[in-house]
Amino acid sequence: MRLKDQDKQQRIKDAMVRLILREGIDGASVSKIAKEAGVSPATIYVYYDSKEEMLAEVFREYSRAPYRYLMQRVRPDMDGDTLIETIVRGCYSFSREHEDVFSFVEQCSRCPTLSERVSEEECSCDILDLIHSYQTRGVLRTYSDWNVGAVLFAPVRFLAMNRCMQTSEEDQLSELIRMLQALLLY
Amino acid sequence: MRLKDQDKQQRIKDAMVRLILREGIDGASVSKIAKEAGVSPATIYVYYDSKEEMLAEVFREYSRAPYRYLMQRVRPDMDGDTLIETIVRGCYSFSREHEDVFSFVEQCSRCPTLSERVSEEECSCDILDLIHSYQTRGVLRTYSDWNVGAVLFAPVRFLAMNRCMQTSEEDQLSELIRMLQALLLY
Amino acid sequence: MRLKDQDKQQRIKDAMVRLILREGIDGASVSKIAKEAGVSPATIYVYYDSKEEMLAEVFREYSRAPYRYLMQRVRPDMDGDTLIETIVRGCYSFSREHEDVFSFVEQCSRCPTLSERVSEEECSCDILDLIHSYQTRGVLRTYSDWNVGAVLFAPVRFLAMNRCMQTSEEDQLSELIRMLQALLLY
Amino acid sequence: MRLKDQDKQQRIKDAMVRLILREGIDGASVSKIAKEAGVSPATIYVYYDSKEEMLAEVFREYSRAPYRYLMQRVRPDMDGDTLIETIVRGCYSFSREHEDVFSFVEQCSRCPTLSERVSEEECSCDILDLIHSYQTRGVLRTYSDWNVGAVLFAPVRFLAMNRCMQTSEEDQLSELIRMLQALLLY
DNA sequence: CATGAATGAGAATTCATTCAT
DNA sequence: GATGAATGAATTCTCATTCAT
Repeated sequence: MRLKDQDKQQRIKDAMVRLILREGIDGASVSKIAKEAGVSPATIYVYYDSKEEMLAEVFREYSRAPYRYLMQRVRPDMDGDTLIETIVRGCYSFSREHEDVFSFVEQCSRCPTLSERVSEEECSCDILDLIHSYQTRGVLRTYSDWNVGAVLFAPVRFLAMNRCMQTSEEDQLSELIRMLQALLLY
Repeated sequence: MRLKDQDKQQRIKDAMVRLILREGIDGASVSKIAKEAGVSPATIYVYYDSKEEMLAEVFREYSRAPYRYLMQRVRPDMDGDTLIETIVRGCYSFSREHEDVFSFVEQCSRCPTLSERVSEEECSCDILDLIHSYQTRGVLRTYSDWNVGAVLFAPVRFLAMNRCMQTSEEDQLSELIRMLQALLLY
Repeated sequence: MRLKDQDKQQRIKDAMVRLILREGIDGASVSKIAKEAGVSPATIYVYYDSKEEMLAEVFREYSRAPYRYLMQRVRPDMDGDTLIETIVRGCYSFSREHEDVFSFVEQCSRCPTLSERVSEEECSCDILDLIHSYQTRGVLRTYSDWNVGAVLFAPVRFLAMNRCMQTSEEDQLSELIRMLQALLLY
Repeated sequence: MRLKDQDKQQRIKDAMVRLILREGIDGASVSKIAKEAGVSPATIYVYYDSKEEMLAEVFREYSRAPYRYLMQRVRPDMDGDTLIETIVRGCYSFSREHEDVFSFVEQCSRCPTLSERVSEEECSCDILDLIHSYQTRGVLRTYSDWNVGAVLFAPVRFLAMNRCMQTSEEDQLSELIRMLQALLLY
């Protein structure tokens, strides 16, 4: 029973995220989501109080997803080069493997009514803690958290958004990694 | 026969962009836009065939706006440091002075049904041409266009999105500028 | 979960048909129909996918109505005179007793976008089967189905459409019946 | 100048009739008609006070068209057989050669708000006068005008409406002609 | 818990018509 | 006379949500 419910809620989330990838945030109506999830519209209101709350709640949850994904790939004993490479490649492969979640979070984070509810900081805090330790150890240069986050995550997301790269993905990524290594490492 | 009122169309665009800043892309209905612009909903259809086309058309037009804004501030005879500072500060002040257009473009460019209609490249081409000349002259390091664009524009936009900075805006920006100067200049 | 209210759907059909009698096919808007049926406009879309489909579906159903009405009045053991009289009088009284359905079907069958969806043949087939048997028995002359249908149904409908007859309805009808008996019986 | 105007009004009529053939009476909006006619919507109001009046006026005019068409084909000195053949074939070929006008009149004559404005009688009066003379001369049997009209015009129009005939058009028509000759001639 | 029916409010869009030129 | 812009009212239809089961 418990599993059944969990599963149903998960199907709703998946449906919403998939739909928003396909049709944009304004194309995802409750009934479409319900149909995509294979449940009744009314069922959605068993799990969420309103569409607004559903969006916000799932946005809050999925905002952390890319950082969780990263945390499973980085190790505290990596050297600086590897850390940066792992982060950049991780960001990129997350956007490929979880295209729907990536697009969902990108869209929500630009929507003024949603973004104010979730702060970037609390999502990336684990990664930032790790980075702090590298800074303390004198491996990474010491810049403000926002700027480190800005250069580590924004450019690779920018590339992930604009699929059509001139050169191969691999070359593009490698170059960016080298750039960021030069920028951030001593 | 009345002539098409140029001013009226501009009011419609402004209203749309303002509304999307306030309520997000899914909160901007045709009637709200009309009310905000002080025209009848039907009038909007004199200028655009559909809401979808209106969004796309205005998105296409305004996508270039930040780059045009930049082009008016950079000079080909600037030294490398100043060029980067001007670009980064320009990006940031555009986002402040034209908050609505900035937010509008950010939102549209994340919406899958809209973004595929406008390519980043063709918007930034003038700036990229300028950068090429600096690269040729041996002032800027030679990286691929996408990566240069990614590090020059994405981080500062990221900061502009997440208003609430720990330190002062000025310090934050200065630091980012110094980082990018170190990264991109010989 | 509420069950689909059979009665509600019938009220919608009735309302539509009544309205089309009063205001013509182009005067029957979804909201007027809803008001006439005492339901919300949205409810109509629970039962039909679109106005077009609603019209077509109800047209298809009601196209058979006059023929069903006739079938309940004719008997296989009637003599030829009585058969023709029953058919003609049946057609006429149907148009009087079910003025709305009659007018509805007449209007729809002239509308090019609707008429192509419903064939006259499949509606009148039962009556035609009966007529075939009278032809086989040598009671009715053998003409093609279309021509038999044309002379049996079209003239009386024509009279039913143009209410204002010179002489009394009864005399008019009796004469037509005598004409068709002479034409169709040996 | 005069010709120009006449021509423009004719183009409007043609456009309306054509559109109603294609999309039905409820698909013919003023702007569509204007576009089809190649004029401005406002121009239509130079010639007609309202859409309602336009429809009614053109309906009134075109109601007579099939009878005028017939009158040009019948001659007072034809024998009875030829008269009936000419009328029936004339009705049918009119429906083929002027498909749009035929469909337009059929649709309007079933629309309750329009049909009450135009009486069948005054349209067919010339033909009926001719028929009267044949009746006086003892060629045609004497039935009431409505019944004569009903059997002479309704069946062939019925065939014209339901294009898809089993046998060839020619055989179908010939048979109907023979039937009506037998019915109406001494 | 789960549902499909039901709906008031509002969406996008079109309508018939008028107005200023 | 002729026009395209402009619009209030109405169109078809969808939305987020609730209700009865």
